[in-house]
Amino acid sequence: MSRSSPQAPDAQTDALPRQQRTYSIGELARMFEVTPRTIRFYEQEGLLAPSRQGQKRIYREKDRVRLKLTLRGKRLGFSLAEIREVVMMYDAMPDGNARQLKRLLEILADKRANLERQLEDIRLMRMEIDDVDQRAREVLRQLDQEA
Amino acid sequence: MSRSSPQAPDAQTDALPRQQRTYSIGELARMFEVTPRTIRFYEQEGLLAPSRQGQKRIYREKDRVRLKLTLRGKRLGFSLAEIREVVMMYDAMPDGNARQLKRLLEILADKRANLERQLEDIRLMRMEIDDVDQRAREVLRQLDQEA
DNA sequence: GACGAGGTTTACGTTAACGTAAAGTGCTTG
DNA sequence: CAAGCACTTTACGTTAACGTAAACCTCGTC
Repeated sequence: MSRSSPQAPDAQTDALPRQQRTYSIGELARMFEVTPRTIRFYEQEGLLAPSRQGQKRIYREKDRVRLKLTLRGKRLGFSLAEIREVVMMYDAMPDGNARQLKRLLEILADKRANLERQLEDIRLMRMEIDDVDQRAREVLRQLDQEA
Repeated sequence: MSRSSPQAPDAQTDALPRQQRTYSIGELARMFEVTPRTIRFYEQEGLLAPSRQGQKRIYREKDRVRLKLTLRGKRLGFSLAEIREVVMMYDAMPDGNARQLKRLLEILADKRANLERQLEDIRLMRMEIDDVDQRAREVLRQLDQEA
C-alpha cells in the first residue's frame, strides 16, 4: 500500500544493492512472519544489534541474515542461548584468541553431531509416518467398499 | 545392584520376550535418561497410560515405544500437544470413523512437510557450520605460524 | 523394628520465549 | 491541527515442560 505512488522519493527502493539496503523493524517482521516484539526480544538477548537513527532501529543486511539464521535455528529446536553462543563467537573470530577458536570448533562439532542425530530422527519418524499413513489409507478403502 | 544374586526369583529377566517384559518407572527413566517426573508428566498429558499394580505404575512394551517416539518428537522440536495429536489418533484408528481418518492423513501430511523443511534447514545449517569451521581453522593456522 | 531404596500424590517454583497493554514520540496527510 | 501510522519503552501476563520439595506407602534386609 505504501508502494502506491510512482517514483516515491523514499530513501529505499528495492533496486538498491542488498548490502546498502536498510530495513525497519516492521519490514523485517513481515519478511519473516514474526512480530516486532520477537525481533526486539532477540536484540535484548544479544542476537541482534541494529544501529539507531534517533530512536528508531535501523537494520542492515547483516542483521537480516542473523535473524534468518536465528529463526532457522529455532525451527530446528535450538534455544536462543545456543544460537547466541555460535553467533557471538563467530563475530569474535577475526581477533581470535586461540582458546576461543578451539572452543568454537568444539561447539561447532557439537552442533554438527546434533544435526546428524536429527537427520536420523527424521529418517525414522518419516518411516513411521509413512507406515501410519499406509494403514489409515487401507482402513479408509475398506470403509469405502463396505458402503 | 538389584541384579546381584544369581537366580533371582524376580518376575522379570532380560531373557523374557520383549512383548511380555514390564518396566518400572525408574527403569524406563534410566533407559532414556529422563527423570521419573518427566514420565509421570507425559502420562498426565495423555501420552502414556501404564497399568497399575496396586499403586505402582507398570509399563509394557507399548508404553516404552510410545515414550521413545515422544522423545524423538521432542528432539525434533515438536510440542507434546502435537505428538499427542498423532499418537492418540493412531490409537483411535482401528475403529476409524472416516472423517477422523481423513483428519489423521491431513495431520500426517503436515508433519511430513515439517520434516522436509527441517531437512532443508539442516542442509543449510550444515553448510554454514562447515564454513565457519573452515574459517576458524584458517585463523588458527595463521596464529600457529606467527608463533 | 528401624531403615534405605524405590515408588506414590500434591503442590508450588522456575525458565524460555515471547504476548499484550499502556503511554509516549515523530512524521505526513486530509 | 487532528488523526493515523509506525515506531519507541516499560512492565506485567502467559504457556509449556518440567524441577523440587514435602509427606506418605511398601517392600526386603540388617
